[in-house]
Amino acid sequence: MATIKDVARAAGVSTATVSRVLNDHPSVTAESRERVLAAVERLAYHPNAAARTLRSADVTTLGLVIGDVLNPFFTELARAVEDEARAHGYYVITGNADEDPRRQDEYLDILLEQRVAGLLLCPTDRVSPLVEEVVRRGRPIVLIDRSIDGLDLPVVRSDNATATRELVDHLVALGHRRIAIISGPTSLVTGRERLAAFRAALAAHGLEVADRDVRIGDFQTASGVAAMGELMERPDPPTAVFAADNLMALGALRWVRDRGLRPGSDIGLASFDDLPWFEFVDPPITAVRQQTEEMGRAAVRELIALLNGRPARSRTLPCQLVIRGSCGERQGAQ
Amino acid sequence: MATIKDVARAAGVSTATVSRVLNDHPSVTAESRERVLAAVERLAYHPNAAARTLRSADVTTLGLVIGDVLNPFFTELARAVEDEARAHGYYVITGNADEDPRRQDEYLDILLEQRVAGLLLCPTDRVSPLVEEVVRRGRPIVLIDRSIDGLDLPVVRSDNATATRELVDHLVALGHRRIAIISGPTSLVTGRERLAAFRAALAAHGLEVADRDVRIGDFQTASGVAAMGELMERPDPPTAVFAADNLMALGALRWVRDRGLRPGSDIGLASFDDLPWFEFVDPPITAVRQQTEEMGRAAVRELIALLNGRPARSRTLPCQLVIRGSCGERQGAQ
DNA sequence: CTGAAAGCGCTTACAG
DNA sequence: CTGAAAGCGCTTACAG
Repeated sequence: MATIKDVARAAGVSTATVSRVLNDHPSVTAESRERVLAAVERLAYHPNAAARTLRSADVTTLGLVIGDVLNPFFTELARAVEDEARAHGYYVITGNADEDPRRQDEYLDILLEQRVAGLLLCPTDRVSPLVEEVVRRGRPIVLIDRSIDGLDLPVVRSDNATATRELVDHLVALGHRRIAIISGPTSLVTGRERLAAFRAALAAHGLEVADRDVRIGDFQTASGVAAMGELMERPDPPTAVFAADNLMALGALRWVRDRGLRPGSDIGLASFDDLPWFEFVDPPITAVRQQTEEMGRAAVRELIALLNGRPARSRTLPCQLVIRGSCGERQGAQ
Repeated sequence: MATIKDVARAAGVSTATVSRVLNDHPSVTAESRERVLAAVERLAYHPNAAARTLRSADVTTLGLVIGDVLNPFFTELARAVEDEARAHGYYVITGNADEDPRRQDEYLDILLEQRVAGLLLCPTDRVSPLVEEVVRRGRPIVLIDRSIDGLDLPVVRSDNATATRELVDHLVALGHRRIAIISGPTSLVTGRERLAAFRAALAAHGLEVADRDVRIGDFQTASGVAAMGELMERPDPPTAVFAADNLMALGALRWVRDRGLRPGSDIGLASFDDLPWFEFVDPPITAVRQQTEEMGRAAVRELIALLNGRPARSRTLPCQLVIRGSCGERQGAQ
């Protein structure tokens, strides 16, 4: 592969001049510039990113670790992060933790080694040695979707509690009294918060949640299938089930349909996190809609603030309850 | 940040010894190893990937450029690529072209600068200066999903023609005679092939495709909505529509449902590329299922063959027609 | 405006 | 087994 030396030789200038042309340094004559660019073209020269990174301080890459590539929520988030980052002149390298704390730390490790300018992380666990290290060493980091207990880090996330309460109110208004939950892992704040809000909301209606009506999944599809089976294959199943994310809702739906049952009439079903196709299901799925795109964009903005020496603010974005037919008799407005 | 020098000083050895410990070089005494590892731990030392890459030849990162992160097909592909790559000891850096040839080339450029060991590309256009350059310089590359005309590159893809023909046979058997297509861009081989196979299959039944029944989309949702509108808002709409990918099918479905129409009875609808939720729609969507995961895994295997100096083979994987209810009266087995 | 030279943080023959 | 030293490909003060 051609190096800067080859280009310099071909253009009859020094490597310093080549470097200046490539980095748009003003003090280069038009003629030098022209000859360098011609040589670059002719040799199909691509600067070596490793050498450049090693030498110069300004890094234009951000690192992003998402919870699960197969989850449309994180996909949409990643897309928003990329768009906002590019608008600010940054590129984004993405790693997929697959909801596995070890994988998360592996990618964090790689990103640290790649010397990214800053980190965006959707944490997959309560604690993580690597995250603590990042913090200890003062590397810029912003959390998305989930905070980490005991670490005072800027985080951009949804208001899980309010939306969950509204959803429970809706279910109770439809006549449901035995409502079960397929919760996310309690090691994650999103898991805990949605579960706590669920209990509190039911309590406000004088209802209690039996232990057997609380199933803990892992935010992935298979756990939704399994949990739904455990809830429904009992003599006294609940009349409605709240799945704490879209993939577990998909799993629950799969179980229901495989049994020939119909959501809405046979069993109420609601999801935290809305998806484009929820409206096409028979009946359409009631869901809590998050401001996913804005979450991604806001996180990038806060990270860039950090990179520029300004403080980052944590932000909590409101959600919206989208009432459709899957919890029973349709209500008026949504 | 701590460097290898700091570690060497703290451990009372040379940087060479630190490097040897870190790279599992055998000739290091247990004592040296221990002291080095302790220092690494204490200083929270992370090797600088840039320096390491610059110095040593062995790169363990593969580059992947996908067509569109918001398309579940590419997401599943990316996940399979990552899994297979990790199984072989490689990490994957992913870039999202967003179906935009310029973005594709930008990411190719970044990946070239990052000196990835090899490239995996889902091309977004017929030609690309950067791809030609990659080829000219003999960098290992394997295409996925789409080939590029005029470039003899290994490619792992689906057998678009056979599956499309089976789908058309199904539609004709259900009584459809006016079948329209929402095709992908004809600059992409997947766009052209599915369109050509569609025409040929209809011709085999003595049917012709009118120009007005051919709409060209861009494989993204919005174009599916628009194309469906153009097809249906005419005095003589077709009786069935074939969308050439899942996102355009989603768009078409959105248009149909927004008009209060029902697929199957009001308008036949089929998709190239199956999705987990297609079975939950009312009625379930008939689709051509690709072996997406195997496509990703096979591509990684071929790339690794290339990296090891062996030749890569192109592969074409068969698809499966999954008949559900969205094209009209249900058939027997699927 | 331009070049010679130092140096970023590693790895790896080369001696010993 | 270990260390001194060269060098990977760049960028950037420092002179001129």
